[in-house]
Amino acid sequence: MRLSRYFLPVLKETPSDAEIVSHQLMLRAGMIKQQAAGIYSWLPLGHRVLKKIEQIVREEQDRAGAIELLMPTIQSADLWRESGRYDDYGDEMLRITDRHDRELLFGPTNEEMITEIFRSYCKSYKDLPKMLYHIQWKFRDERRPRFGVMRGREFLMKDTYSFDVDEEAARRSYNRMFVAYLNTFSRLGLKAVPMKADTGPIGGDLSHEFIVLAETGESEVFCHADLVEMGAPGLDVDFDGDLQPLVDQRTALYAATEEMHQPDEFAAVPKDRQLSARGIEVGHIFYFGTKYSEPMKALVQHQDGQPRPVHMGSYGVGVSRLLGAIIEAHHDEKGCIWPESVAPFGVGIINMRVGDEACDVASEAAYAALVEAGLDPLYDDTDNRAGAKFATADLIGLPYQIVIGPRGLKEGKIELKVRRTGETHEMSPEDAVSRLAERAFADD
RNA sequence: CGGGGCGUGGCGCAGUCUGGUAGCGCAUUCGCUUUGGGAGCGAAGGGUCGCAAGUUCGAAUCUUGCCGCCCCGACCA
Repeated sequence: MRLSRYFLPVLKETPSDAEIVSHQLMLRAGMIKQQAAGIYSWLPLGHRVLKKIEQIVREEQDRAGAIELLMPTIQSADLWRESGRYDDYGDEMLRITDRHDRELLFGPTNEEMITEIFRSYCKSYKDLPKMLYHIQWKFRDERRPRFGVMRGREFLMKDTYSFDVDEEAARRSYNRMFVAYLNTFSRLGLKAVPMKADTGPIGGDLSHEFIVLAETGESEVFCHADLVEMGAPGLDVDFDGDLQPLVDQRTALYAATEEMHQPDEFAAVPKDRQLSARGIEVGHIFYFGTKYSEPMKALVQHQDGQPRPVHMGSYGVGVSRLLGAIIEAHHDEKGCIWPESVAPFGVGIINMRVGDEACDVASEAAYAALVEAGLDPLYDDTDNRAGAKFATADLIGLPYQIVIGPRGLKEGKIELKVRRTGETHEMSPEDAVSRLAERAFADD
């Protein structure tokens, strides 16, 4: 992409209504534009990152055996009356009537609808297990939206629903998502810690929140420090095998959010391993048994011929919130520092002197070569001054920058700058392209 | 939902207390000079001062009502 043809409205000054760094940087880097409280347009740069995150989430769901579908944003009130939640949900649910005065709502979540879909087609235990998911916009009319996309009213969520014959089988589905989430967040460059969460009226130990540690997190969390450094299981996990040991390894160590915190248990963690911090909830998984299948009559016939309600779980990832979380985890005073897996462009090319023939020729050649190599470059071919170009490149946080100027070109050299460390390496344009190409392919 | 704050060119702000022809910086457009970390000089364009009613000879400024947005707390992907 050529910057001169792109749509990248960067701001030099920080808008006054943004409090936390991720919100400030998203506005400054021209990623989002607020349209109302908690409602945002996704400008081209932000949209690119959002789609990359969405794709990684999708790939890991698929790998874990979940099946993608797509349900509508608008739902019928009648469906929610079946589960009893139409009245329970309260003011957070945006209620709408159509021209025929039919009662509709903008979906805050999809348990009812997926249960309705399941029961329409699945009648036998032989249809189980099943895991279905979609990635769709949700609306929750929050009392107080804040922090940009971290707590928007409209947000993009990946929600998976599992259907199993009994609790034991449901636990296996739960474990699949548990492991899939660890891998997902790891690919996104995040250290997410699973923490015991409130299971509500169902009880048991089958609910976890996945928390990214960050200063600006909304919740107070307590955990064993080893959990933060514990790597993800890895993409070669056999999801059909026994995942329980992987889960146990992580749930054995203390980790809890404020509402589940047990100070006496936490005290048993070695002093130098006790970590209390703030965190951002990026995922939440739970098993809820027959809470919806029973009232909504999602029954399957067992081997003995008796119909029984299926055991369900649901598993959510806040896709749009993840953008904020990633920036909170990866930034410096100059701007964003994207992990390569989600960077809006793979590399930036900075032509220091547009109009200078040597610079133009070298920049065009590098651009063509990087496009050819599949590195998705953003070529700054504008006639801005060097300082402004550097500032923009650092702000939008591409992992690499290739700097092409008259000074270096005299010796046939360009600079390859690594955004994360700030270090620069002089080399020939050809070397820069091949080095970048190797890195990119290694990453995939 | 309780408490606090803010709405003035695209962005950041001053002016409001004490009513009298709407200003600054950045950005934008044009010209010249510049050109390796957000350039300099000169010129130009752009604002129903959130909306409505009221007080007044006169309202960004005072009064009332409404709307919007932000922050702090209780709840949530």
